[in-house]
Amino acid sequence: MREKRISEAVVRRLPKYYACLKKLAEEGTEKVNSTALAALLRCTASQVRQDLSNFGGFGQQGYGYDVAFLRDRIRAILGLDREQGVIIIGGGRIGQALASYEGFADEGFRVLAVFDVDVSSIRVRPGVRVAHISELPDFVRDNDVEIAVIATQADAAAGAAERVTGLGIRAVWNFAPCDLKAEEGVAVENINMSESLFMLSYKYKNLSKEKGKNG
Amino acid sequence: MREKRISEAVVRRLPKYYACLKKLAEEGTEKVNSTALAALLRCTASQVRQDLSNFGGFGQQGYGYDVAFLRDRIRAILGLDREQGVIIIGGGRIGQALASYEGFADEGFRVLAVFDVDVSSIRVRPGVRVAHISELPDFVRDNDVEIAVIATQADAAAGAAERVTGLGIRAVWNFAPCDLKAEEGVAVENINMSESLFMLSYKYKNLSKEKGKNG
DNA sequence: TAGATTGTTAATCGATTAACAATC
DNA sequence: TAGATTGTTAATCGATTAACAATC
Repeated sequence: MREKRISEAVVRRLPKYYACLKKLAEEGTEKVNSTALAALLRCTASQVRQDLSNFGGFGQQGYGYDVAFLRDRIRAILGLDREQGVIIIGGGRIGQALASYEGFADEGFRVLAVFDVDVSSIRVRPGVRVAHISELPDFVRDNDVEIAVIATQADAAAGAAERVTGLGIRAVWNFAPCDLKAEEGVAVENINMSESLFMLSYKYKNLSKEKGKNG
Repeated sequence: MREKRISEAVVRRLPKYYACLKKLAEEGTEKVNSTALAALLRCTASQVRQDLSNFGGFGQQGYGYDVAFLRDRIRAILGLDREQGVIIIGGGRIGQALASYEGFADEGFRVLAVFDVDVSSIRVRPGVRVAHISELPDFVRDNDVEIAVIATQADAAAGAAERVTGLGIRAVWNFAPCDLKAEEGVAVENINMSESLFMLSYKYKNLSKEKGKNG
Protein backbone atom coordinates (compact mmCIF):
# COMPACT_ATOMS: atom_id res chain seq x y z
CA MET A 1 0.00 0.00 0.00
CA ARG A 2 1.35 3.35 -1.15
CA GLU A 3 1.57 5.96 1.63
CA LYS A 4 0.53 9.39 0.44
CA ARG A 5 3.24 12.03 0.73
CA ILE A 6 2.26 14.54 3.43
CA SER A 7 3.18 18.11 2.56
CA GLU A 8 5.52 20.17 4.71
CA ALA A 9 2.69 22.65 5.30
CA VAL A 10 0.57 19.93 6.91
CA VAL A 11 3.45 18.56 9.00
CA ARG A 12 4.10 22.04 10.38
CA ARG A 13 0.55 22.16 11.70
CA LEU A 14 0.57 18.73 13.35
CA PRO A 15 2.32 19.88 16.56
CA LYS A 16 -0.22 22.68 16.82
CA TYR A 17 -3.13 20.25 16.62
CA TYR A 18 -1.40 18.12 19.19
CA ALA A 19 -0.80 20.97 21.66
CA CYS A 20 -4.36 22.09 21.23
CA LEU A 21 -5.85 18.65 21.82
CA LYS A 22 -3.69 18.08 24.88
CA LYS A 23 -5.01 21.30 26.32
CA LEU A 24 -8.62 20.46 25.52
CA ALA A 25 -8.22 17.03 27.13
CA GLU A 26 -6.69 18.57 30.25
CA GLU A 27 -9.64 20.91 30.49
CA GLY A 28 -11.93 17.89 30.38
CA THR A 29 -13.36 18.51 26.92
CA GLU A 30 -14.41 15.20 25.40
CA LYS A 31 -15.44 16.09 21.87
CA VAL A 32 -14.59 18.81 19.42
CA ASN A 33 -15.61 19.63 15.87
CA SER A 34 -13.63 21.04 13.00
CA THR A 35 -15.10 24.51 13.45
CA ALA A 36 -14.01 24.73 17.09
CA LEU A 37 -10.55 23.33 16.34
CA ALA A 38 -10.19 25.80 13.49
CA ALA A 39 -11.02 28.70 15.79
CA LEU A 40 -8.31 27.57 18.22
CA LEU A 41 -5.70 27.19 15.49
CA ARG A 42 -6.84 30.27 13.62
CA CYS A 43 -7.44 28.51 10.34
CA THR A 44 -10.53 27.28 8.46
CA ALA A 45 -12.65 24.29 9.41
CA SER A 46 -12.08 23.07 5.89
CA GLN A 47 -8.36 22.99 6.47
CA VAL A 48 -8.73 21.05 9.71
CA ARG A 49 -10.80 18.37 8.00
CA GLN A 50 -8.51 18.31 4.99
CA ASP A 51 -5.40 18.00 7.20
CA LEU A 52 -6.76 15.25 9.42
CA SER A 53 -8.18 13.25 6.55
CA ASN A 54 -4.63 12.86 5.25
CA PHE A 55 -4.07 10.34 8.01
CA GLY A 56 -7.44 8.61 7.95
CA GLY A 57 -10.96 9.19 9.15
CA PHE A 58 -10.57 10.18 12.76
CA GLY A 59 -13.95 11.81 13.10
CA GLN A 60 -17.55 10.76 12.97
CA GLN A 61 -20.17 12.46 10.82
CA GLY A 62 -22.75 14.34 12.82
CA TYR A 63 -20.63 14.16 15.95
CA GLY A 64 -17.11 15.50 15.45
CA TYR A 65 -13.86 14.24 16.90
CA ASP A 66 -13.20 12.48 20.18
CA VAL A 67 -10.53 14.64 21.83
CA ALA A 68 -8.53 11.95 23.65
CA PHE A 69 -8.67 9.61 20.66
CA LEU A 70 -7.55 12.25 18.18
CA ARG A 71 -4.79 13.44 20.53
CA ASP A 72 -3.45 9.91 20.84
CA ARG A 73 -3.56 9.37 17.10
CA ILE A 74 -1.61 12.55 16.43
CA ARG A 75 0.85 11.65 19.16
CA ALA A 76 1.47 8.38 17.37
CA ILE A 77 1.72 10.10 13.97
CA LEU A 78 4.38 12.41 15.42
CA GLY A 79 6.23 9.39 16.78
CA LEU A 80 5.86 10.51 20.38
CA ASP A 81 4.44 7.20 21.58
CA ARG A 82 7.82 5.80 22.61
CA GLU A 83 11.08 6.71 24.32
CA GLN A 84 13.71 8.51 22.25
CA GLY A 85 17.29 8.89 23.44
CA VAL A 86 18.86 12.31 22.94
CA ILE A 87 22.47 13.42 23.13
CA ILE A 88 23.69 16.99 23.04
CA ILE A 89 26.88 18.07 21.31
CA GLY A 90 28.09 21.27 22.93
CA GLY A 91 27.79 22.13 26.61
CA GLY A 92 27.48 25.90 26.31
CA ARG A 93 24.51 27.79 27.61
CA ILE A 94 22.13 26.53 24.97
CA GLY A 95 23.30 22.96 25.42
CA GLN A 96 22.90 23.22 29.18
CA ALA A 97 19.48 24.80 28.88
CA LEU A 98 18.29 21.95 26.66
CA ALA A 99 19.86 19.32 28.89
CA SER A 100 17.97 20.73 31.85
CA TYR A 101 14.60 21.32 30.24
CA GLU A 102 12.18 18.87 31.81
CA GLY A 103 9.34 19.45 29.39
CA PHE A 104 10.84 17.08 26.83
CA ALA A 105 10.51 14.13 29.18
CA ASP A 106 6.71 14.42 28.98
CA GLU A 107 6.84 13.33 25.37
CA GLY A 108 9.30 10.52 25.79
CA PHE A 109 12.55 12.33 25.00
CA ARG A 110 15.32 11.28 27.35
CA VAL A 111 18.45 13.41 27.44
CA LEU A 112 21.22 10.90 28.01
CA ALA A 113 24.43 12.90 27.76
CA VAL A 114 26.15 16.16 26.88
CA PHE A 115 29.45 16.09 25.02
CA ASP A 116 32.01 18.85 24.75
CA VAL A 117 35.74 19.37 24.35
CA ASP A 118 35.81 21.05 27.76
CA VAL A 119 33.79 19.23 30.35
CA SER A 120 34.48 21.53 33.30
CA SER A 121 31.76 24.00 34.27
CA ILE A 122 28.96 22.11 32.52
CA ARG A 123 26.07 21.79 34.95
CA VAL A 124 23.07 19.61 34.13
CA ARG A 125 20.33 17.69 35.90
CA PRO A 126 21.24 14.51 37.75
CA GLY A 127 21.00 11.53 35.45
CA VAL A 128 22.44 13.35 32.45
CA ARG A 129 25.99 12.33 31.78
CA VAL A 130 28.65 14.88 30.90
CA ALA A 131 31.49 13.48 28.83
CA HIS A 132 34.39 14.46 26.63
CA ILE A 133 33.67 14.44 22.92
CA SER A 134 36.19 11.61 22.44
CA GLU A 135 33.78 9.29 24.26
CA LEU A 136 31.07 9.88 21.68
CA PRO A 137 31.60 6.78 19.48
CA ASP A 138 31.61 4.38 22.43
CA PHE A 139 28.58 6.03 23.94
CA VAL A 140 26.56 5.86 20.73
CA ARG A 141 27.53 2.23 20.28
CA ASP A 142 26.50 1.29 23.81
CA ASN A 143 23.31 3.34 24.11
CA ASP A 144 20.09 3.79 22.23
CA VAL A 145 20.47 7.25 20.71
CA GLU A 146 17.83 8.49 18.27
CA ILE A 147 18.48 12.21 18.20
CA ALA A 148 21.62 14.36 18.29
CA VAL A 149 21.30 18.01 19.22
CA ILE A 150 23.93 20.29 17.71
CA ALA A 151 24.58 23.10 20.18
CA THR A 152 28.05 24.12 19.06
CA GLN A 153 29.32 27.32 17.50
CA ALA A 154 28.35 27.86 13.87
CA ASP A 155 31.74 26.85 12.48
CA ALA A 156 31.71 23.50 14.28
CA ALA A 157 28.11 22.57 13.47
CA ALA A 158 28.54 20.92 10.08
CA GLY A 159 31.44 18.84 11.37
CA ALA A 160 29.50 17.76 14.42
CA ALA A 161 26.56 16.75 12.26
CA GLU A 162 28.78 14.67 9.99
CA ARG A 163 30.29 13.05 13.01
CA VAL A 164 26.99 11.94 14.55
CA THR A 165 25.48 10.79 11.27
CA GLY A 166 28.71 8.88 10.65
CA LEU A 167 28.02 7.05 13.88
CA GLY A 168 24.58 6.08 12.60
CA ILE A 169 22.36 8.73 14.18
CA ARG A 170 19.53 9.58 11.80
CA ALA A 171 17.96 12.65 13.43
CA VAL A 172 19.72 15.99 13.92
CA TRP A 173 18.32 19.00 15.76
CA ASN A 174 20.51 21.98 14.99
CA PHE A 175 20.74 25.09 17.17
CA ALA A 176 23.88 26.55 15.64
CA PRO A 177 23.22 29.70 13.60
CA CYS A 178 23.56 28.03 10.21
CA ASP A 179 21.24 25.85 8.16
CA LEU A 180 22.29 22.22 8.05
CA LYS A 181 20.96 20.46 5.02
CA ALA A 182 19.57 16.97 5.30
CA GLU A 183 21.45 14.27 3.47
CA GLU A 184 19.64 11.20 2.24
CA GLY A 185 18.28 9.17 5.13
CA VAL A 186 18.81 11.80 7.84
CA ALA A 187 16.07 13.95 9.34
CA VAL A 188 17.14 17.49 10.14
CA GLU A 189 15.43 20.38 11.89
CA ASN A 190 17.10 23.74 12.24
CA ILE A 191 16.28 26.21 15.00
CA ASN A 192 17.76 29.32 13.48
CA MET A 193 17.41 32.08 16.04
CA SER A 194 19.17 34.68 13.91
CA GLU A 195 16.74 34.16 11.05
CA SER A 196 13.82 34.48 13.43
CA LEU A 197 15.23 37.65 14.97
CA PHE A 198 15.86 39.18 11.56
CA MET A 199 12.31 38.39 10.50
CA LEU A 200 11.07 40.01 13.68
CA SER A 201 13.14 43.07 12.85
CA TYR A 202 11.63 43.13 9.34
CA LYS A 203 8.08 42.80 10.64
CA TYR A 204 8.67 45.46 13.26
CA LYS A 205 10.08 47.84 10.68
CA ASN A 206 7.11 47.27 8.40
CA LEU A 207 4.40 47.29 11.07
CA SER A 208 2.50 50.23 9.63
CA LYS A 209 2.15 48.49 6.27
CA GLU A 210 0.52 45.44 7.83
CA LYS A 211 -3.21 44.92 8.04
CA GLY A 212 -2.86 42.92 11.27
CA LYS A 213 -2.17 39.19 10.97
CA ASN A 214 1.34 37.84 11.35
CA GLY A 215 3.36 36.07 14.05
CA MET B 1 2.99 55.34 -3.55
CA ARG B 2 1.45 52.02 -2.64
CA GLU B 3 3.94 49.54 -1.12
CA LYS B 4 3.40 46.03 -2.40
CA ARG B 5 2.62 43.48 0.30
CA ILE B 6 5.55 41.06 0.59
CA SER B 7 4.46 37.48 1.20
CA GLU B 8 5.52 35.57 4.29
CA ALA B 9 7.28 33.05 2.05
CA VAL B 10 9.55 35.77 0.66
CA VAL B 11 10.24 37.28 4.10
CA ARG B 12 11.31 33.87 5.38
CA ARG B 13 13.98 33.73 2.69
CA LEU B 14 15.39 37.21 3.25
CA PRO B 15 17.62 36.23 6.20
CA LYS B 16 18.98 33.38 4.10
CA TYR B 17 19.93 35.71 1.27
CA TYR B 18 21.52 37.99 3.81
CA ALA B 19 23.59 35.26 5.49
CA CYS B 20 24.68 34.02 2.11
CA LEU B 21 25.75 37.44 0.85
CA LYS B 22 27.64 38.18 4.05
CA LYS B 23 29.57 34.99 3.57
CA LEU B 24 30.31 35.71 -0.08
CA ALA B 25 31.53 39.20 0.80
CA GLU B 26 33.79 37.82 3.52
CA GLU B 27 35.27 35.41 1.02
CA GLY B 28 36.03 38.37 -1.22
CA THR B 29 33.46 37.58 -3.93
CA GLU B 30 32.43 40.80 -5.62
CA LYS B 31 29.66 39.76 -7.97
CA VAL B 32 27.15 36.96 -8.09
CA ASN B 33 24.34 35.99 -10.45
CA SER B 34 20.95 34.52 -9.76
CA THR B 35 22.06 31.03 -10.76
CA ALA B 36 24.93 30.99 -8.27
CA LEU B 37 22.80 32.43 -5.49
CA ALA B 38 20.10 29.87 -6.23
CA ALA B 39 22.61 27.05 -5.91
CA LEU B 40 23.70 28.33 -2.50
CA LEU B 41 20.13 28.67 -1.27
CA ARG B 42 18.94 25.51 -2.95
CA CYS B 43 16.16 27.12 -4.91
CA THR B 44 15.69 28.19 -8.53
CA ALA B 45 17.35 31.17 -10.20
CA SER B 46 13.87 32.27 -11.16
CA GLN B 47 12.88 32.47 -7.53
CA VAL B 48 15.94 34.51 -6.62
CA ARG B 49 15.16 37.07 -9.33
CA GLN B 50 11.47 37.08 -8.45
CA ASP B 51 12.22 37.55 -4.73
CA LEU B 52 14.73 40.35 -5.17
CA SER B 53 12.64 42.19 -7.72
CA ASN B 54 9.99 42.62 -5.01
CA PHE B 55 12.23 45.26 -3.50
CA GLY B 56 13.49 46.89 -6.66
CA GLY B 57 16.05 46.29 -9.36
CA PHE B 58 19.22 45.42 -7.47
CA GLY B 59 20.96 43.73 -10.37
CA GLN B 60 22.28 44.66 -13.74
CA GLN B 61 21.43 42.84 -16.93
CA GLY B 62 24.35 40.98 -18.42
CA TYR B 63 26.33 41.31 -15.19
CA GLY B 64 24.47 40.05 -12.15
CA TYR B 65 24.43 41.47 -8.62
CA ASP B 66 27.12 43.34 -6.74
CA VAL B 67 27.59 41.32 -3.56
CA ALA B 68 28.34 44.13 -1.11
CA PHE B 69 25.62 46.35 -2.54
CA LEU B 70 22.96 43.64 -2.42
CA ARG B 71 24.01 42.63 1.08
CA ASP B 72 23.66 46.20 2.30
CA ARG B 73 20.28 46.58 0.65
CA ILE B 74 18.94 43.44 2.28
CA ARG B 75 20.41 44.50 5.60
CA ALA B 76 18.43 47.72 5.32
CA ILE B 77 15.28 45.89 4.21
CA LEU B 78 15.57 43.70 7.33
CA GLY B 79 15.97 46.82 9.45
CA LEU B 80 19.45 45.82 10.62
CA ASP B 81 21.02 49.13 9.67
CA ARG B 82 20.57 50.66 13.12
CA GLU B 83 20.82 49.90 16.83
CA GLN B 84 17.89 48.10 18.46
CA GLY B 85 17.52 47.86 22.22
CA VAL B 86 16.51 44.47 23.59
CA ILE B 87 15.24 43.45 27.01
CA ILE B 88 14.74 39.91 28.21
CA ILE B 89 11.90 38.84 30.47
CA GLY B 90 12.95 35.74 32.37
CA GLY B 91 16.45 35.01 33.63
CA GLY B 92 16.40 31.23 33.37
CA ARG B 93 18.86 29.30 31.25
CA ILE B 94 17.38 30.42 27.96
CA GLY B 95 17.23 34.02 29.08
CA GLN B 96 20.81 33.91 30.25
CA ALA B 97 21.96 32.21 27.07
CA LEU B 98 20.36 34.93 24.96
CA ALA B 99 21.71 37.71 27.20
CA SER B 100 25.20 36.34 26.73
CA TYR B 101 25.13 35.62 23.03
CA GLU B 102 27.48 38.07 21.37
CA GLY B 103 26.45 37.32 17.81
CA PHE B 104 23.46 39.64 18.06
CA ALA B 105 25.67 42.66 18.59
CA ASP B 106 27.04 42.25 15.04
CA GLU B 107 23.66 43.21 13.65
CA GLY B 108 22.98 46.11 15.97
CA PHE B 109 20.97 44.35 18.67
CA ARG B 110 21.94 45.57 22.12
CA VAL B 111 20.79 43.52 25.09
CA LEU B 112 20.14 46.12 27.75
CA ALA B 113 18.66 44.21 30.66
CA VAL B 114 17.22 40.95 32.00
CA PHE B 115 14.16 41.03 34.26
CA ASP B 116 12.95 38.32 36.60
CA VAL B 117 11.08 37.89 39.86
CA ASP B 118 14.19 36.34 41.36
CA VAL B 119 17.35 38.20 40.50
CA SER B 120 19.81 36.05 42.42
CA SER B 121 21.88 33.54 40.44
CA ILE B 122 21.38 35.30 37.10
CA ARG B 123 24.75 35.62 35.43
CA VAL B 124 25.17 37.69 32.28
CA ARG B 125 27.87 39.60 30.41
CA PRO B 126 29.10 42.86 31.86
CA GLY B 127 27.04 45.76 30.61
CA VAL B 128 23.76 43.86 30.77
CA ARG B 129 21.66 44.95 33.69
CA VAL B 130 19.82 42.45 35.86
CA ALA B 131 16.75 43.84 37.56
CA HIS B 132 13.58 42.84 39.36
CA ILE B 133 10.50 42.72 37.17
CA SER B 134 8.96 45.58 39.17
CA GLU B 135 11.55 47.90 37.63
CA LEU B 136 10.31 47.15 34.12
CA PRO B 137 8.02 50.17 33.61
CA ASP B 138 10.64 52.69 34.71
CA PHE B 139 13.29 51.02 32.62
CA VAL B 140 11.20 51.02 29.47
CA ARG B 141 10.30 54.65 30.02
CA ASP B 142 13.92 55.70 30.50
CA ASN B 143 15.54 53.59 27.78
CA ASP B 144 15.16 52.96 24.10
CA VAL B 145 13.70 49.47 23.96
CA GLU B 146 12.58 48.09 20.61
CA ILE B 147 12.34 44.37 21.31
CA ALA B 148 11.19 42.31 24.29
CA VAL B 149 12.26 38.68 24.53
CA ILE B 150 9.86 36.41 26.39
CA ALA B 151 11.91 33.72 28.11
CA THR B 152 9.51 32.75 30.86
CA GLN B 153 7.64 29.53 31.52
CA ALA B 154 4.73 28.83 29.16
CA ASP B 155 2.05 29.87 31.63
CA ALA B 156 3.63 33.28 32.23
CA ALA B 157 4.33 34.08 28.58
CA ALA B 158 1.03 35.62 27.52
CA GLY B 159 0.96 37.82 30.61
CA ALA B 160 4.53 38.97 30.05
CA ALA B 161 3.72 39.81 26.43
CA GLU B 162 0.70 41.86 27.46
CA ARG B 163 2.80 43.64 30.01
CA VAL B 164 5.53 44.72 27.59
CA THR B 165 3.12 45.70 24.83
CA GLY B 166 1.19 47.67 27.45
CA LEU B 167 4.39 49.61 28.06
CA GLY B 168 4.59 50.43 24.37
CA ILE B 169 7.01 47.80 23.09
CA ARG B 170 6.01 46.77 19.56
CA ALA B 171 8.21 43.73 18.91
CA VAL B 172 8.02 40.46 20.85
CA TRP B 173 10.35 37.49 20.43
CA ASN B 174 8.82 34.54 22.24
CA PHE B 175 10.79 31.52 23.45
CA ALA B 176 8.14 30.08 25.75
CA PRO B 177 6.62 26.84 24.45
CA CYS B 178 3.35 28.39 23.31
CA ASP B 179 2.37 30.42 20.26
CA LEU B 180 1.76 34.07 21.05
CA LYS B 181 -0.50 35.67 18.53
CA ALA B 182 0.23 39.14 17.25
CA GLU B 183 -2.27 41.82 18.08
CA GLU B 184 -2.72 44.78 15.82
CA GLY B 185 0.42 46.89 15.69
CA VAL B 186 2.73 44.40 17.37
CA ALA B 187 5.29 42.23 15.57
CA VAL B 188 5.67 38.74 17.02
CA GLU B 189 8.03 35.90 16.28
CA ASN B 190 7.74 32.59 18.08
CA ILE B 191 10.65 30.20 18.55
CA ASN B 192 8.73 27.08 19.40
CA MET B 193 11.27 24.41 20.21
CA SER B 194 8.67 21.77 21.05
CA GLU B 195 7.06 22.11 17.65
CA SER B 196 10.42 21.82 15.98
CA LEU B 197 11.34 18.74 18.00
CA PHE B 198 8.00 17.10 17.25
CA MET B 199 8.46 17.76 13.55
CA LEU B 200 11.91 16.23 13.77
CA SER B 201 10.38 13.20 15.44
CA TYR B 202 7.82 12.97 12.63
CA LYS B 203 10.43 13.25 9.90
CA TYR B 204 12.65 10.72 11.62
CA LYS B 205 9.80 8.28 11.94
CA ASN B 206 8.92 8.68 8.28
CA LEU B 207 12.45 8.69 6.90
CA SER B 208 12.00 5.66 4.71
CA LYS B 209 9.02 7.24 2.96
CA GLU B 210 11.03 10.30 1.97
CA LYS B 211 12.77 10.71 -1.35
CA GLY B 212 15.49 12.90 0.15
CA LYS B 213 14.80 16.61 0.55
CA ASN B 214 13.70 18.03 3.85
CA GLY B 215 15.26 19.94 6.75
C1' DT C 1 27.98 44.38 -31.79
C1' DA C 2 27.38 39.72 -29.48
C1' DG C 3 26.80 37.50 -25.11
C1' DA C 4 25.07 37.39 -20.67
C1' DT C 5 21.80 38.01 -17.36
C1' DT C 6 18.25 40.65 -15.32
C1' DG C 7 13.26 41.98 -14.46
C1' DT C 8 8.79 40.73 -15.67
C1' DT C 9 4.99 38.42 -17.81
C1' DA C 10 2.80 34.05 -18.52
C1' DA C 11 2.24 29.05 -17.30
C1' DT C 12 2.30 25.62 -13.88
C1' DC C 13 1.91 23.69 -9.68
C1' DG C 14 0.39 23.07 -5.01
C1' DA C 15 -2.14 24.54 -1.04
C1' DT C 16 -6.26 26.53 0.76
C1' DT C 17 -11.09 27.18 0.72
C1' DA C 18 -15.79 26.13 -0.62
C1' DA C 19 -19.39 23.02 -1.56
C1' DC C 20 -21.86 18.99 -0.88
C1' DA C 21 -22.90 14.08 -0.80
C1' DA C 22 -22.25 10.48 2.63
C1' DT C 23 -23.43 9.06 7.07
C1' DC C 24 -23.63 9.01 11.97
C1' DT D 1 -36.38 10.50 10.81
C1' DA D 2 -34.12 15.23 11.00
C1' DG D 3 -29.95 17.62 12.19
C1' DA D 4 -25.19 17.85 12.41
C1' DT D 5 -20.83 17.24 10.80
C1' DT D 6 -17.46 14.61 8.52
C1' DG D 7 -14.59 13.23 4.36
C1' DT D 8 -13.89 14.33 -0.25
C1' DT D 9 -14.36 16.45 -4.68
C1' DA D 10 -14.23 20.77 -7.13
C1' DA D 11 -13.02 25.78 -7.33
C1' DT D 12 -10.01 29.34 -6.01
C1' DC D 13 -6.07 31.41 -4.73
C1' DG D 14 -1.20 32.16 -4.22
C1' DA D 15 3.50 30.77 -4.85
C1' DT D 16 6.88 28.77 -7.81
C1' DT D 17 8.83 28.01 -12.21
C1' DA D 18 9.52 28.88 -17.09
C1' DA D 19 10.06 31.87 -20.88
C1' DC D 20 11.59 35.86 -23.02
C1' DA D 21 11.96 40.74 -24.13
C1' DA D 22 14.72 44.47 -22.25
C1' DT D 23 19.25 46.02 -21.58
C1' DC D 24 23.82 46.22 -19.78
